[in-house]
Amino acid sequence: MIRVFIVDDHPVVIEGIHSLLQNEKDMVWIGQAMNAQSCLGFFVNNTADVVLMDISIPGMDGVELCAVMKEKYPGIMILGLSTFNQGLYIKKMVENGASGYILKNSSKEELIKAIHAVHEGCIYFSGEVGMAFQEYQKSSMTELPALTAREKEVLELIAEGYTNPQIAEKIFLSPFTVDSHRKNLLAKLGVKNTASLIRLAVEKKLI
Amino acid sequence: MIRVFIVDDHPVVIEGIHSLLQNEKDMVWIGQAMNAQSCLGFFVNNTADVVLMDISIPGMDGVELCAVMKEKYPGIMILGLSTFNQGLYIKKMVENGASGYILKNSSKEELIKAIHAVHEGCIYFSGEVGMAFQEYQKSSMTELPALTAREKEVLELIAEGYTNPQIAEKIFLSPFTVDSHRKNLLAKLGVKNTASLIRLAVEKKLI
DNA sequence: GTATCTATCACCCGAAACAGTGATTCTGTC
DNA sequence: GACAGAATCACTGTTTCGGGTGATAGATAC
Repeated sequence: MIRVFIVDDHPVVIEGIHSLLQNEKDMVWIGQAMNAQSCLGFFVNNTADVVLMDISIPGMDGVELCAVMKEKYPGIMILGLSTFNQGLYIKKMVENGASGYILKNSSKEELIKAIHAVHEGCIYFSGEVGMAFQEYQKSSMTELPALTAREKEVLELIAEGYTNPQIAEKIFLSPFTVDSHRKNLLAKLGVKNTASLIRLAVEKKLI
Repeated sequence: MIRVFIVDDHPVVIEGIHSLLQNEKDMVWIGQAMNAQSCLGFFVNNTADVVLMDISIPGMDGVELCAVMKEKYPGIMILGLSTFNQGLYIKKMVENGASGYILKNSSKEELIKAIHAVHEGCIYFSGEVGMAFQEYQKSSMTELPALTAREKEVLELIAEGYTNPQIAEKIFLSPFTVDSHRKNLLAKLGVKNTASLIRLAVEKKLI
């Protein structure tokens, strides 16, 4: 029997899910909360198997609540629930411990399937959400100018915090040469200083 | 009817999955490949709904093949298949377009469930894999010294490539003050220059 | 065999970053 | 009301970065 708890500040949503769950034989509704505080309060003396959680609730960011819950009760599986279908939110929820994410307008079948999957320890994103998530991940992979081997080498060392003279010593080059590579990196990637260079490099996974 | 194709260089695995699928009424086995080239060759004149793909195949990295396939045939859903249960691989596969990931020692039920989920456009990770994935995401979130609001603000602007004078002008402060915040950032986070500061900030998702 | 690209080295100069030190004001806390 | 911390500002150096400019040598391509 899967014990389900819901955190959402919209009574309509709570009601809707509640009635959907009543027909399920292997699921039981054990409670609800309309804000972060009462959710945390409930779990002081109770527990659940799966928590359906809206990401926009009063009192605390849903993402944050998710992190706190997982920190305190790692065994409780969290299923994100939202009207938004945005890659960024989904990614953040997963990073903070959510095991899945579905939209509020999902079908009953999808909801049930998601609860089962999450309860089994799987990670589950419903169709539309999965696509948004992938789209989001992909968006950070736009094509970049090709860097030469030396440039990549220098880039790595810059990212590790070495200065031009230190890099020169490390790879047996003149500091002038290292500086040239560095300038080429800035020019090729179209950034104006080390800060934006490193940011770009990390985000595009060049290092 | 879900058309399934398999890419794996182990005949045993191919055979195993083949026989598992024969009992499924809504799935049909349409082909196999033991390396990247023959896989790409097959899809010149054929298509499939779901491709089960090993991540370690000869000729090309599975991750790379995944990216190429998704680039050419976005409609084909890819389900990663591996003996490894490592967060890094899983993350890479998803970043490159895979819709799910299961282990080769998964049960038949799990395999079938995953194929269905992926075919419907969902993202699906089996239990163990899901946990490894989350663990991996979390590992990059080690606790850091708390930054003040101003420090975060300055950090963001540094990461965007602004210099101290520019930041000072932007948030109506003295350049000296901005410089102070900057020094505090370096000290608090224990890094020695802008390059390592930004790298840390991006990797730990401070910005 | 010329053209292109990479890799190497060199110099000048102004701007920016980094180190060190210290000070004032305004919070919020106990 | 004392205290800690955040936020603010200030000055002085030294080092590093970044822009501009240019040169040479080797490899590849066409």
